[in-house]
Amino acid sequence: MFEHKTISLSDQVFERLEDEILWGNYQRGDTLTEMKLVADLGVSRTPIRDALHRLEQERLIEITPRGILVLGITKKDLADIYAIRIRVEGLAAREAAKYITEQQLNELKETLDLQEFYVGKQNPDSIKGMDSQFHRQIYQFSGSNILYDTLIPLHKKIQRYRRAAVSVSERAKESLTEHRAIYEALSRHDPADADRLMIEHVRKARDYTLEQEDRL
Amino acid sequence: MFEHKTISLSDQVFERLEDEILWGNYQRGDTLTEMKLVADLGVSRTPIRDALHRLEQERLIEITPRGILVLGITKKDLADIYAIRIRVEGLAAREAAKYITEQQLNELKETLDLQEFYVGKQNPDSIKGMDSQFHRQIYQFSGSNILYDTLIPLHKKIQRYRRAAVSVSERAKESLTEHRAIYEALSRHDPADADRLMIEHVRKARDYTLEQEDRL
DNA sequence: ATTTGAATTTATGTATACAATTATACCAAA
DNA sequence: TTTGGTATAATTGTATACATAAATTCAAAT
Repeated sequence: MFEHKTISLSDQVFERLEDEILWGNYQRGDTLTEMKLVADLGVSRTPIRDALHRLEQERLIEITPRGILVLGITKKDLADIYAIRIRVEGLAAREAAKYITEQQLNELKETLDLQEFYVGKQNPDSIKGMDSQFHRQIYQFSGSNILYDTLIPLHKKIQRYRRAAVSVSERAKESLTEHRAIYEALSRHDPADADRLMIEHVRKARDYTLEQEDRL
Repeated sequence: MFEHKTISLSDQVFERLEDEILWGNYQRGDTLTEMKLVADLGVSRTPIRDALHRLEQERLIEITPRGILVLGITKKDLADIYAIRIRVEGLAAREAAKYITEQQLNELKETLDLQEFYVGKQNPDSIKGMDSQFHRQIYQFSGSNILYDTLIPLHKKIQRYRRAAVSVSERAKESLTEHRAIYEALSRHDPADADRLMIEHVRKARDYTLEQEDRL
């Protein structure tokens, strides 16, 4: 019973619009209408409305009786997200260190090797992709849906700024080194170290990101 | 432009179903269908579907091609939520201590006085209401939408257990005392103290809640 | 008796028609 | 020229009809 689900148009529209907003293709203050989106995306209002209501729940837009207002991510949001990640992301690493399996460690290792490869290639998009994947895997391996659901939205919202950070070669290398240290703590099943190293890592990422944030 | 919004049927259905799930009227493993909800709630499928998709985003249900599965909150979720609140809620108090205004302090005071009144009356529902309001006000006075949006869902999800905790007179009194201490730190604009006291408060709440959790 | 396959039922996904509200534009009157 | 009111248009909210897919049922064949 209860077959698994297909990717609906609602989901596709949601991800597409979320991306457009988070990457700045729709900017804070822009206005949309459902009919404009119907014309642009070629689907009916129903899946579009579904997606919009979910975006509103994430406070990326505001739906009013006269249209849709894009909110997006402010600089204060960016700082606030890092402040929360500094406090929470260590917890995810700590939990992961307790329960991580050999296979999960191998998956993480694979991610790190790919990250190293792309750092060598100086390919920011791919570096960012692997960087994201590393963190997502740790959320997942923490074994806590709550941690996952709390951190994923925060992480998604700053992907644009994280891409900018790893575009700078030195930071990309540092980040990789820090990831490897976290990986080592996880493979040692050392929760305290994993926690500490992850906090340090996020703190450094924040310092770097907020410092060069103006260049965006 | 952009008048403010009315409370739609979608919103009403969302809140109602969220409540039913969080209070255990629908339990983990229960199955629903849209048509059953249409019959029960007397509105059409459209607002119901809207609400269901938002509930799915909060991982309270799972929508499949053959029906709706209620997930609700597990005991692990409860522990995980407290672990996160212990790390984050102090941050909200810290930020609030920096920026809180006289009027906001008065609103908090009013909440505390009501809480005291209901503690005297031994009215668990009202105590829980004021307890929730105190925390919500601090999220709000932190001035961070991100903190607010992060903490509110977590807070809502454990309201049932928090009500159980304040049903015990001693814990209700302790909680009030701790709230007053936090209030004092806020009125002194002492971020470090507000942070520390809030962490202690949430930690005690967790210890008490997890300890007596089995009696539910 | 078992297995296979087609028809039926039941569920959500999608499109569209209709309702209600409100900003805007327009026109007339002072 | 200004003001006020009314009609219009544009928007989201809601209801419903249709599409699609999968589980179930039941009959027929082996």
